[in-house]
Amino acid sequence: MADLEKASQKAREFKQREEEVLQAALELFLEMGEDRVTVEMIAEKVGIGKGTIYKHFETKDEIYLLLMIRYEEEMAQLFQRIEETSGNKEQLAKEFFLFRIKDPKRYMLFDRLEQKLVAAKSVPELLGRLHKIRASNAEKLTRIIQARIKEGVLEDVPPYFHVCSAWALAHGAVALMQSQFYNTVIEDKEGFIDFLLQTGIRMGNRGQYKKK
Amino acid sequence: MADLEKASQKAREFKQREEEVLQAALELFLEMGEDRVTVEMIAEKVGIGKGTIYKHFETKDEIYLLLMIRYEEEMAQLFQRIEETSGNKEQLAKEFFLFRIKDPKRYMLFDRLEQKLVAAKSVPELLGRLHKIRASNAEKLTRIIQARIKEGVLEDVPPYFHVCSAWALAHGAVALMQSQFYNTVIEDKEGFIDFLLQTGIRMGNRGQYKKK
Amino acid sequence: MADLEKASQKAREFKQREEEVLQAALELFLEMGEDRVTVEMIAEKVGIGKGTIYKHFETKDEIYLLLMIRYEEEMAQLFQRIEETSGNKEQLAKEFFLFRIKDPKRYMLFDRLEQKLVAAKSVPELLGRLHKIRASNAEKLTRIIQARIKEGVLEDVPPYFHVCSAWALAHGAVALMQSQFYNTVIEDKEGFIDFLLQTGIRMGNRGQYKKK
Amino acid sequence: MADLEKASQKAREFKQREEEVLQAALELFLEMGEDRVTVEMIAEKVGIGKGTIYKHFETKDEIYLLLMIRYEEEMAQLFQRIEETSGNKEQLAKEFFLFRIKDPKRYMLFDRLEQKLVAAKSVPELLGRLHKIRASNAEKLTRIIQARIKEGVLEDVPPYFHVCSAWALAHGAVALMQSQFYNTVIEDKEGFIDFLLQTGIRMGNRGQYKKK
DNA sequence: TATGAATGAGGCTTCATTCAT
DNA sequence: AATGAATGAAGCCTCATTCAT
Repeated sequence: MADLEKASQKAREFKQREEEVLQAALELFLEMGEDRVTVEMIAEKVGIGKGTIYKHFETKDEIYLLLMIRYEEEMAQLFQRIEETSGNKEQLAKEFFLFRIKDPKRYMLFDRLEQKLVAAKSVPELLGRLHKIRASNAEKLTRIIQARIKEGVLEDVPPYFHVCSAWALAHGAVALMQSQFYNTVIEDKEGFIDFLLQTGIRMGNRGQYKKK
Repeated sequence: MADLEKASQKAREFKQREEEVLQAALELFLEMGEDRVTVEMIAEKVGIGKGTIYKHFETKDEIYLLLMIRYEEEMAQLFQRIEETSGNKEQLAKEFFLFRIKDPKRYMLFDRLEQKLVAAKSVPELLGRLHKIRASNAEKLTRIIQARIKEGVLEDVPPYFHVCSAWALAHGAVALMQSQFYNTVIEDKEGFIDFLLQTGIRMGNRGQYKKK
Repeated sequence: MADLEKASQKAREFKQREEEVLQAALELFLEMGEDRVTVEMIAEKVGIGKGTIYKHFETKDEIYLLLMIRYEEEMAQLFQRIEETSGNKEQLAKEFFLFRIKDPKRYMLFDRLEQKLVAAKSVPELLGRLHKIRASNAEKLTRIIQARIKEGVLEDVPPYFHVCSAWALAHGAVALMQSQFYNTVIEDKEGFIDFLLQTGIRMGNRGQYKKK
Repeated sequence: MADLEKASQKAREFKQREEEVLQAALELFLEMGEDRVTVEMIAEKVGIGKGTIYKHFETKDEIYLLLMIRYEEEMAQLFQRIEETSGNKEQLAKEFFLFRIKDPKRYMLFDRLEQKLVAAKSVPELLGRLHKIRASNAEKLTRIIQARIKEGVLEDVPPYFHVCSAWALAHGAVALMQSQFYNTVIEDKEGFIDFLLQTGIRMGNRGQYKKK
């Protein structure tokens, strides 16, 4: 029936608009810094009214969080893929690093936003959802790593030791790449990234660590 | 002469008040997140009027930057000490890590603030001063590391490869320690820190890296 | 279509509100002196919120300037009318004086504001626009006066000599009429204005001036 | 006695300081516009403490007024001199014009200030004093002019007609000379001032005015 | 559903004036 | 008398959110 079709098309368009808003918001945040972006600017970029944004999202913070959740979900897909292809440890670490490093500004934006939202205790439900995805990701990682420990590739410490240290290095690498210092001083960027990658990949290999 | 004494005492008290303001501001920033702290709140915490703050600092951003500069200067002192005692590489890396890890919230606050201030192009003179200190710190580090490369302890890559990777790991470690994930999941924190420390210390040792 | 109508009505109402704001602002400025009028007071007088004012005008200075531009445009219309009716010199001078004298407070307000805004280098674009209108007005005047010089009615000096001296006398007349002295001392105001008008009208007639 | 001497020297120094403050204030007002000059800046320029200013003057407005009164007193001296030397009408008008034109910025500053202070009803006693001097000046002028009317040089209208129209032209001349228009457009400034002067001098001569 | 005008709490900053020393 | 640190009222402006159409 035509009415139903119309309705579903409208629904699709509505969903589509949501996508556009998120995309536009992200671009603006990256370009100008989230503090300088107003809801009005986002609306204008999408070409809709400010009020319409509030039909899709309850608050501006919700926009922040939905973007962050998407990022975390992309990462989930990455791990999914790796787990399914039973990727080895080298590949895992490498992919993880590359994912993080790929779009440093975006990662840092979300990192900043999380600090802000946690401090403000804003939108706790969505924050919870974000953390759940993250926990699930961590679990996946843990499983992969446990397998490698059993194989004797990795040092036999609690798996999250490996997870966390890799996370830390990747996180730091991102921040570094955004720093003025890095962009001014480092000439051989490709060489450095290779160095860092190897460091990250080898980090935690067996025989490198002695328990106190 | 009594007048001179009085005058210098007043000057000392004035300087002291500046200290109090910075301290109070730092505490509030850490506690509530810088965005939720108003100049008025800082004044109230110190027990002075709002206007008085502006006798000491031109803008709120200046308060931010002075705190950041202090942090960087503390780090400069650390390197100074190490360089003078011709500390070996192990000690250097360890101290560096410990310094960063010591007060993660503070470090992250400053990191966030820097992103914000750079984006806003606010107080450029003070930002310049901050970066100068940082550059000087990096130079000190580089010198120490060059010595270790000559001794054959460290992999023979450009010294800033070592500096940067250590910086990244430490930076990431700090962020990790502030994350909800870390605080929820990691049980054996001491053990983990030890693990991370060793990772960091060993990172870049000779024989671990193969140039492509 | 009904929607379009509605939209244009809204637009009209919005424009209307702008008018109200400017009118209210002008009245308050005249009544209390611009320095004692806050944006909040203007809003209150119109019966709207403070923030709404800022939907119409970027800054308080912009309100000042828009009022000033209106005044200048009224004067432009006056000259236009005179030029079109090929008014003689007497009429020109007379109308010019009367226009200035009509609302002395308003003229003086704008004069004061201009000094302030020029000193502060505020809203330069609008100031530029104001000056452009003024220049165009001066040109019109010059053209009229050149015609009178050719006819031999006016002394043959650069036309702007006439323009400027008339401007000066009118400007001074306005200030005078606002002065306490004038309002206390002068009894026969009508008589005086007539005297001044004749002075102004005759000023610059041929045969009155001898070049050094 | 030494004590008395010291005391009187102190008193003299105190008076001297007052002078310096007024001078410094005037310079700053002219240079930067009165709104941008703070009491602190004045104190600094004189090389004394801010509090000291308030030993000399009750409020900032008092400083304004004292400067204005001085100006008016200078004008009183001018008229005194002219009256004593039984100066003719030409000289009177000329001197009056030249006095006004001599330092246009200063005159306009005071004009602006008076508008402000009257609107704010600030320091009414001093304002009264200012107006008293001004009235006395006007009287002197009137006397001179009455004599000229009797001599048949000037049109026989109420003397203040002459006073006021001269005042108005001079006032306007000052404003003109400060205007952007004047400074941009007028090339032959000397010629114009001569023209204006002759206009002013001849203004009100007998035979130029016809009563309605 | 879409709109965008309206809102007003809230932040930063200024500066004349006071007052304890 | 001289000082200058301290004050706090007051002003401008921003922007997330609401709501009537």
